[in-house]
Amino acid sequence: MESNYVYQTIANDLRSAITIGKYGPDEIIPSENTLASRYHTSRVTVRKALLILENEGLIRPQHGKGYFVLSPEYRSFQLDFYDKPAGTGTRYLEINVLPAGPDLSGYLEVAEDTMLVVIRRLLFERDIPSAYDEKFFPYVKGEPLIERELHYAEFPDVFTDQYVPRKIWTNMEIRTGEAPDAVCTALGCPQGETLLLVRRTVLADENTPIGFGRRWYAPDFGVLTAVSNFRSHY
Amino acid sequence: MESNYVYQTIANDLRSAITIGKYGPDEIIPSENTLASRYHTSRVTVRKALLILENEGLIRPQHGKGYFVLSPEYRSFQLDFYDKPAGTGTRYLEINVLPAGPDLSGYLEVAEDTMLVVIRRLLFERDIPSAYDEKFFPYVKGEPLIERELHYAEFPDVFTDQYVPRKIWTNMEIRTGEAPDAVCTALGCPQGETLLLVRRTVLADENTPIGFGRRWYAPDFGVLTAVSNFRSHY
DNA sequence: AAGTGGTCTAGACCACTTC
DNA sequence: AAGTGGTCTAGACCACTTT
Repeated sequence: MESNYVYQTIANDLRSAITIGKYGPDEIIPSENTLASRYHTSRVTVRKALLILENEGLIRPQHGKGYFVLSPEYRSFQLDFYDKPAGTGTRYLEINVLPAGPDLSGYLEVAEDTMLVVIRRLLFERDIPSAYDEKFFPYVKGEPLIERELHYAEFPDVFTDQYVPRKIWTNMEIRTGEAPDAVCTALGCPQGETLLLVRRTVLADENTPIGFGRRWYAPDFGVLTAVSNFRSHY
Repeated sequence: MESNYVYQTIANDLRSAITIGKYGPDEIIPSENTLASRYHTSRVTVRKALLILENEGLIRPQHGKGYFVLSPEYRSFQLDFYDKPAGTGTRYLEINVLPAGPDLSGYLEVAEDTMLVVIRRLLFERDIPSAYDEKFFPYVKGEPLIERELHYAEFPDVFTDQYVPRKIWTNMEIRTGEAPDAVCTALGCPQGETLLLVRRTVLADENTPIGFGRRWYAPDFGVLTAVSNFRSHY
């Protein structure tokens, strides 16, 4: 917690000054040279400290002018979504290969007769059904299917040996939805109930959808939490 | 898009190598000295490139060992939440000062008879009610109330002149909820309808709640979207 | 002992902005 | 012209890890 190093001392001092408002938004903090002589150190060390604050989204340098204090960004939130949350049990309802059909062909941008791997699971919390989870992705011929999918039926891990892991990302949509009868039955809630619905589209390379997932949460379990995070806005 | 500078060239080269899997997770990339001689440059320049990749969550240095490639983090999502989304109209339903009562006193950690400012608004998209928004925060005596709140009834901007902006953050909870009658009436949906509900608690300093907000989305408008982001995990 | 990353120096030159 | 940030050098010494 101590600032044993010069660059940490500078970063901490400036961070405090900005936090308490000594330097407000759009104001300029002392220049690199000023700080270097004030702390009896080199410009390189000062720049190291300033880069840290820049990466924290507190300041932004402008060539020829100086370092400006940024306004905090309140609109950006971080949301952690675990495919299989800690303390959650799972039961497989179905593992199959079926034609896509009208709605799934849209999400995955494939023909309606494309064969899809379908994985349906039920999630449990303390032995009570908490969510109904479905996953769909194109069936690759000759793949040793069932065993592999059973082993890790998690998004997007299922794809990491088919696609370049660093080029996979996920789009998430959170909304309410009228649950199909099968879902209501499995979750033990009245037919036609409106539930929290999370849709995930896994994309690779040039925004190509390679997987689609849907999850319905039982009425008392569907809570997602997010926390605001201040990041730099360029 | 070009890499005019040495440090950019190094960073781009390494980033590509990691992305295509030339260096996989938990593997070590070439050392600082190796890279310095390979690119005929100084260690300082190499370190600058490596710091960029570290901040991108691709690698992590280990003292005495080397730089290790990290696994991508798929569980973290970024969600942007705008109090007043672009293209949205608002109508004020109520601005008032009322005692907290049983449930709000819990969220704001105040006594039940604490006087709260209450702001209720209706959001519109293309002249159709899209969400019902409520905000609550303790009433500070002697504050020129109405005019100020009307001016910016946005979270957490309402608090930035009372609290240190950099010490304010927001906790968000996304779930379904049975909408109260007043909400259903305002949104034009059947009584007792289950809607998407977003709760926000604004906190300051030592996790002290200073504001609480609730928003119900009309059935066809309640969609939140999030995108996965790879960040370093320490 | 040799290799690794971590901190730091005292310069240099360039590009941009302001006066 | 003077001040600002942006890039880069060629060293130095320290701390940690492996052999």
